[in-house]
Formats: sequence, C-alpha cells, structure tokens
Amino acid sequence: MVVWEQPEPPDRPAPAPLSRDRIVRAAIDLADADGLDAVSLRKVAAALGVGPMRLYGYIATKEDLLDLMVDAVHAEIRPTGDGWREVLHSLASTTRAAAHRHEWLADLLGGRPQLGPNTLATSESVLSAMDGVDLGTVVPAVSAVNAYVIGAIRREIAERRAERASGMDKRQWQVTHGPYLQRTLANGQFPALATVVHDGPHLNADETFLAGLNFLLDGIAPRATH
Amino acid sequence: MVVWEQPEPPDRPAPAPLSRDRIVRAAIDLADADGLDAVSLRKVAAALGVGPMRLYGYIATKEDLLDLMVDAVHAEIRPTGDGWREVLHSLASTTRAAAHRHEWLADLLGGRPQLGPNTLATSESVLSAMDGVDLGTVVPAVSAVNAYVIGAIRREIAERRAERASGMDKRQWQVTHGPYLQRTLANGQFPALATVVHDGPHLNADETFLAGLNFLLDGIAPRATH
DNA sequence: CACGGGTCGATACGCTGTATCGGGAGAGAC
DNA sequence: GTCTCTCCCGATACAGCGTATCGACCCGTG
Repeated sequence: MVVWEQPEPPDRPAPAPLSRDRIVRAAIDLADADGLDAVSLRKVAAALGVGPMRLYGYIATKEDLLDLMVDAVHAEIRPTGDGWREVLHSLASTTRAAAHRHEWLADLLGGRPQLGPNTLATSESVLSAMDGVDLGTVVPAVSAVNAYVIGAIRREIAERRAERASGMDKRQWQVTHGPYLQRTLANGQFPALATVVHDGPHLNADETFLAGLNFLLDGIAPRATH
Repeated sequence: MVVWEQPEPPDRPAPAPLSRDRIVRAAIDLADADGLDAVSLRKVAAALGVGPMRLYGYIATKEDLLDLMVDAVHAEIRPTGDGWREVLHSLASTTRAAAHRHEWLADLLGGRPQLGPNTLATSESVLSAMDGVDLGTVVPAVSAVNAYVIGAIRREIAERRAERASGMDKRQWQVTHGPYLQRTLANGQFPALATVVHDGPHLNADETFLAGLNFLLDGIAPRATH
C-alpha cells in the first residue's frame, strides 16, 4: 500500500561512513554496558543505525567481530618497566586492569589464538623489554604469565559476577545454597575444606592476584637472572 | 545458579527412568562428540527420546546443565601424591588430562564459581593432602595453581582447535593468514617477536605446560617448606 | 463412576546468525 | 536526455535456540 505523502526524512545526525572500527567500537560499548550476551549483530547494527546485513561488508562472521574486539582492547595493554620482572608484572597488571574495564574480556581471553596487530604489538612490547634473558627462558616465562593471568582474571570476574548476582537477591541465594553449603561443610565430609573456610586467610582480589603472580615470578627468577 | 540438591524424581513408569544424571551424561556425550555448541536442550532431550520441556523437571536452566557437566567431570579429577608439590603437580596434570578428554571443559573452567559435590571433593583431596603447610600459604598456592591450569588449558585447547581447523583446510589458512603474518613479521614492525619466532625454542604442549607449572611450584616452594 | 490434581508434551514467542534475492540508484553509452 | 547495465543495500527468510504457557490426558481418590 502506497503512502503518498512521504514523511520528511529525519535528517540523519551525520552520515559518518560505516567502518570496521566503528562497528568494533559499537560492539565494545554494548559489551561494556550489558555484557557479552548483549552483543548481537542486530543490536550492533541498530546502534549504528544500519541494517544487520550491512555489517557483513566489514566482518565475515560474528566470531570475527569478537576477535576484533579482543584485539582492540589489546591496544590498552602496553606493559612498561625496567627489567624482566617489572615488565612481566606490568603485563599482568595492565591486562587485569583492562579486564576490569571490560569484564567480557574474561570470557574471550585465551579462547582462540590472537594474531591481530594490537595483540602482536603487546607481545612485541614484552619481548623487546626482556632482552638480556635468553630465549629459552623468555618464551615459557611469558607463556606462563599469560596463562596465569587468563585463569586468574577468569576466576576473579566470575566471582565478581556471582557476588553481584547474589547481592541483587541475596535472600534467594541464602535460601537455596546456604543450607546446602552449611550442612555439607558441617557434615564432616570435607574436613580439610571446612578448616580452610573457617580458619584460612581471607585475601581480597588484589592480594590473591599478586600472591599468585609473585609465586610465578619468584619461580622464573632463578632462570632469568642466570 | 544451581540447586545442588536433586528434586525428588517424579517416579516414572516406563523404559529408562529419566534422571538428572542421565541428562548430564547425555549432554557430556554430545559435547565430547561435537563440541559445546552441539549441546542444546533440544538435542539433549532428543538423545534421551524425550521432549525438550521434560528436562525442566530436573534442571532449572541451561546454565545449570553446564555447571552440572563441569561438576560431573570433576569426579575424574582426584589428585594423588606425597607432599605438597606432588599433590599440586597431580592436580594440574589430572585437570589437564580431563580437559583432553573433554575439550569443552576449556570453555567452562573458571567461567563461574563451582560448588558442586565433586568439585568440592577435588578441593578436599588437595587440601587434605597438604597438611604440614600453613594455611596462609596453602590458600594462595592452590588458587595460583588453579588459575595457571585454567589459563594454560584454555590456550592449549584453543591452539589445538585452530590447528585442527587449519589442518582441515590448510590451503585456505595459508592464503588468508600466511601473507599477512609473513609481511607483518618481515616488516621490521615487530623485531623482537620476529626474533623469537625465528630463533626461539619450539616447545610442544606438554613441555610448555610443565615448564610453566614448574616455575609456579618453584616459586611456591620457599614458602611451603618453611 | 465422577472428579480433581498433577504431569507431560505440543505449541508459541522472541531472539539469534546468516543466505538469498529483488529493487533501486548510479554510471556509462549513444 | 534517455536507455541500459551493474552493483550494492536492505528486506525477507530460514533454521535453530532457550524457555513460557497451556491444553489434554492419566491416575488416584472419594
């Protein structure tokens, strides 16, 4: 059915030519605001005022978009410092800081090999600052720190989310899990676990992260300082 | 969030009574065979010869099912050994072995806090075998090993998948990525990275995993042996 | 025999990623 | 100026997802 009187086209804010960068930034904004589940091609496209299929001119698949998001965030990760230990510590800390700004990173880090320019540049920063240490040590050391960071961040973000969720309805959580946990621990079934929960240290997230990182760096030290 | 206590099974007459365990096993079989994406409630239900909505009598949500799968696999992870170092080494190795049998574990490990009975039992095994080490060290040490293992496994499985995918059409991969990588590395843009790729050691997956693990355990040692 | 409650499965809804294809706009030829 | 060809954009479509809803059926009870 024809609408004879066409509405005045709402003069668009700015044509702002679509680009891969704009797409990736829009996706990151969505993920920062509402989590990774909120990133759908339809929503990204809508945020840019275009149809979903437009995006396929710039990205081949949704997984591509996720890879591009990860690479884009790696631009924020540029370790600094003097000496191998400071550099690796900085790599770990800046990666963690990026994950705090972009919690969805915890879901993607380590999930697929990354070869984007920013990711490579991060590696380059690390490796170039570690001259003096022999290659046979550098490679496994950097790998180990990366692995630790990925796992530590994942667990930290997972805990943070659980706390947030249970804070939102703590009542519900206590009702369903409280009795089960309490009974299980009081059971005598897990005595060592119960002791740890009861008497163990209660480190916060920063302390836990740094403690583990320092274990790792302490273990690398003898080989790095020949 | 899972309710770990099973609801009373509505006692079924017919051929093979549906149960939470049967559902979880079917889901694990599907995931082992075709990856985590192949686990949909519809497919799990179909594998059990049942309508999709039947599952909701045993499981509140799909995330619950994933949590249950992770907990079920933790039954395979029972570290052994004498002394803290052997125990932690065993924890890492058996976890990794489980991830080799169930690659989808790499996608789920660390993704959410786990409180299931098998997961708790794994922790209990570790903690109970580490008596003699003071609690102030045990907690961060176990956390660190867990974090490292999660990250290392993720990366290892991600690489394995990428290799498999690129092996299936190596031609395609070389065409799209080869030139870009070669040009980028020959660029002079990433000299340190190029040196490492060219001259660095080429460790296999086992060596890389053990090297990082030993760094970590070496770093823990001074505090564990007081 | 009638009824009431509870369970099971069909149907439905809104959402996803992506393939397909018709139409319209722009460029080029005469 | 007009006709035609080409190419790109966006609408539509499809198969699948997790899960809410609800009607029908079965079973135990009065």
